Amino acid sequence: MAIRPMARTDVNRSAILAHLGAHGPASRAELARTLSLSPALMTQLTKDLLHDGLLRELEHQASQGGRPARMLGLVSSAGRAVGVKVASDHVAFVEVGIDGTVLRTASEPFDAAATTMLMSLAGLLRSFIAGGSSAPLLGIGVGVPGSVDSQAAGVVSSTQLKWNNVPIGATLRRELGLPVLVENNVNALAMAERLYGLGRRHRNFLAVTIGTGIGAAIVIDGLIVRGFGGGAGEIGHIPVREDGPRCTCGNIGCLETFASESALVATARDRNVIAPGAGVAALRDAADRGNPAAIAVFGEAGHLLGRAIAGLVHVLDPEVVILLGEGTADWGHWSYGFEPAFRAALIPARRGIPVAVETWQDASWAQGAATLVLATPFDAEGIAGEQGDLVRQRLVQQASPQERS
Amino acid sequence: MAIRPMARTDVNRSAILAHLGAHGPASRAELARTLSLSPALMTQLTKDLLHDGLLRELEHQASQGGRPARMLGLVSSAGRAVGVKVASDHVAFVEVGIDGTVLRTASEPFDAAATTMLMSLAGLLRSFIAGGSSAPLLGIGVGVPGSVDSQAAGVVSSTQLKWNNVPIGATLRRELGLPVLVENNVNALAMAERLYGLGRRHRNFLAVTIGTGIGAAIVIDGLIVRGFGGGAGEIGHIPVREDGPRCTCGNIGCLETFASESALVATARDRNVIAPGAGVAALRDAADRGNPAAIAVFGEAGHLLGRAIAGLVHVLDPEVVILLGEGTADWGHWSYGFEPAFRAALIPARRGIPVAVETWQDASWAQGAATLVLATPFDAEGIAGEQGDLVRQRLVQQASPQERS
DNA sequence: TATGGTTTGTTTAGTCCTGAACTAAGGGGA
DNA sequence: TCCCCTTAGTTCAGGACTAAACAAACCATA
Repeated sequence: MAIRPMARTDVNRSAILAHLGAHGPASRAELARTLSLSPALMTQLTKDLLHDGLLRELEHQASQGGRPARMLGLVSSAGRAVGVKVASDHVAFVEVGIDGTVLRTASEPFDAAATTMLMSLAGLLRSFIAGGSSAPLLGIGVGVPGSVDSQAAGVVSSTQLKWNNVPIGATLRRELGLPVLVENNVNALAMAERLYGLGRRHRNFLAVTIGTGIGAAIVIDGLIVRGFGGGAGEIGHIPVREDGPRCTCGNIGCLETFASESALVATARDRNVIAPGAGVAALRDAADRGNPAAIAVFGEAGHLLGRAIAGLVHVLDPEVVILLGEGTADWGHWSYGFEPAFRAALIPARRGIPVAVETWQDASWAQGAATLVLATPFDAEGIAGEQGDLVRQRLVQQASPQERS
Repeated sequence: MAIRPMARTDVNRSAILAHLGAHGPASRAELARTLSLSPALMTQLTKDLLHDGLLRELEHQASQGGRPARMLGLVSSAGRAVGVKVASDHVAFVEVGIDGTVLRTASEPFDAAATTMLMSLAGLLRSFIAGGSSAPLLGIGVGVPGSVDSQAAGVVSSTQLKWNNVPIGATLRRELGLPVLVENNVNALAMAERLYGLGRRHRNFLAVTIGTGIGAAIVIDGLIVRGFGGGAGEIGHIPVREDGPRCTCGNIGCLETFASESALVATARDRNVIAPGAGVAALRDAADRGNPAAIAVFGEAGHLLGRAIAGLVHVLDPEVVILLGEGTADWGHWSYGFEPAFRAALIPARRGIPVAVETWQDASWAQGAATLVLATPFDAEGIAGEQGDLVRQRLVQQASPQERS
């Protein structure tokens, strides 16, 4: 095992860009502190980046008691990235600037089960890219519900999409001629959360998504845990009861069969709380109106979710639990069952752990995928591999065809 | 966050020592490969270590098709380490050589609740150390059942020992004048397992200990997960049932109240399977004789343990699950309930994950603690902090008071 | 208005490490 | 026997990074 992982050479240069993108302008001294680098090196690196045209010096900042800081900002025309969320019946696209801001979104119908689906995805991507800004495109991030062997290779297996070892990474790369990074969608979201969201101030957190299914991403020491086979975070299949409906995985008693939007809808239909064809919106409306049966459906799911997550808090000892996903819109109803079960199941020392609910937007999944590209700088361990190098190259090359001093 | 963790300066020198200690003699080329360092650097480092007298060149190895390798071996008189296991009613000591072999063991009664316990522990340690070999003592490793703020600081909180923020690290350091590394006992054991045991070939595994209580250590990418507060791995308090006896943590339904040796004994007594004063040995004997009630006690515990660990496998996606602790002696009886519950609760893709039972010896806990000292080299992230530096200094200084070329 | 303290940023000398080119030492086949 | 192949190990030039010393720019206070 490597004692000194020996990051790729210009990781730090890109880390500066990513930090400025995520947090806005900063001084050299501040960058050196937050990135744990020496001021000396920061001088060197920023000199290069300024020369390359990726950074520019902004105005001075008011003195903090000493010499005033010269702020550095990104040259926003330096690049853009595209993120894709793949679902079984549609794909969502988003284009983001180098600073992480969403520039453009789109959504298209898509049949993940079709034999030609890889080609049609490539086609949809091509036309989305063509409509974008003129800034150089650094790469494509793809978020999928399932396990991915590695971001760089991008071979996907997913029960939800009914995919088995689909080489989506290699195919898109060949078709589009761009760096392509593939990741589990929850992990991608967690990465976005770490760079731009509540996770920004935490190096250890647990991100839980509530949607059609239920998932989690584990961030330890600032890095996402992928597990041996890239399948870490599958909390949907934690066994929580001895009985219950059969899960898509074939087992009985999985958390996902009790605590997910699909599970809520199924239960509510069984109990005639909502009409046979109604969805989660109807259930929410019923609960909003104070329907006790609807409230109970949320409460029971929240109870099981709370106990399961309490177990994870014991195992992982995170600093905070962050809730994400479409389902957070109904969190008010969930929390009714969640909070008491969660707190009661925790050992006293952890009972005060914060549970934060992140504001959710439709574009968030795809934005998370785009973050894969922008987060490449943080990839000190080489998770993104060769594709990460390509992203870095594109970032630097586009700005300065001339050689560096 | 640090993009490039920038390991302490002579980490690699010590990594070489640790590798040779754990795996026996190796050639420069082999060391360079396994430690992911360049052959060039290996030449430099081994030159220093040979000069310092910590390494010696052994005979040539038969050619592998090219130039035959010159093997390098440890000079075994170069150092020793002492490990301590602290329990509520006793402490166990072990002295190990630099290559990890156990040289000497001892066990003493100890009252963890006494007000003078820190001083008496220091005294017991002093006398144990005095009886040891003449090789220089590199440091003391202490394993405790509870959470530790950091190995270097060594402030311990433990419900089992009824300790709250006890500064055992600082106290022993002051009293003994030696580097002291403190760690949760299960984490210490996992570290030993990674260096010398089944974990040697795996960078991602889950180690589960069955004893008086139940615990776990999580190893991801070769590093132990400590969590935000140093309390990761507390699987004993995962909620597994809505009912059950009250746990020492104050809650109801904790795994530990069903699946631990104490829980087994309590259940067996309740059901009159064993006499009121009898212990786990009696229960084992009964199960060995084929007593169905005794077998059922094991089976039920195994069932709950299997489901809980299946949940962890989903969340963490380890390569292998390793079982450790006194309780593994009865694993034959546990597995009767464990295996079906475990396999049935796993998603198909993970159903084949191996579960390995490590052979267990009385000295293992203390040996794990001693490994903290010997494993300091692997501490690229600075987990052991200043204490790790001191260990490294002692290792190098003792061998060569003269300056290095 | 000097003086010292504080924060920012640069320069310099030196450490750690790598890649590339090299030497060393064996084996096997024409 | 000679030549080529393979693996082991060394040397050398150079890159990335840091610590330490220094310079720059501001503030507060006597």
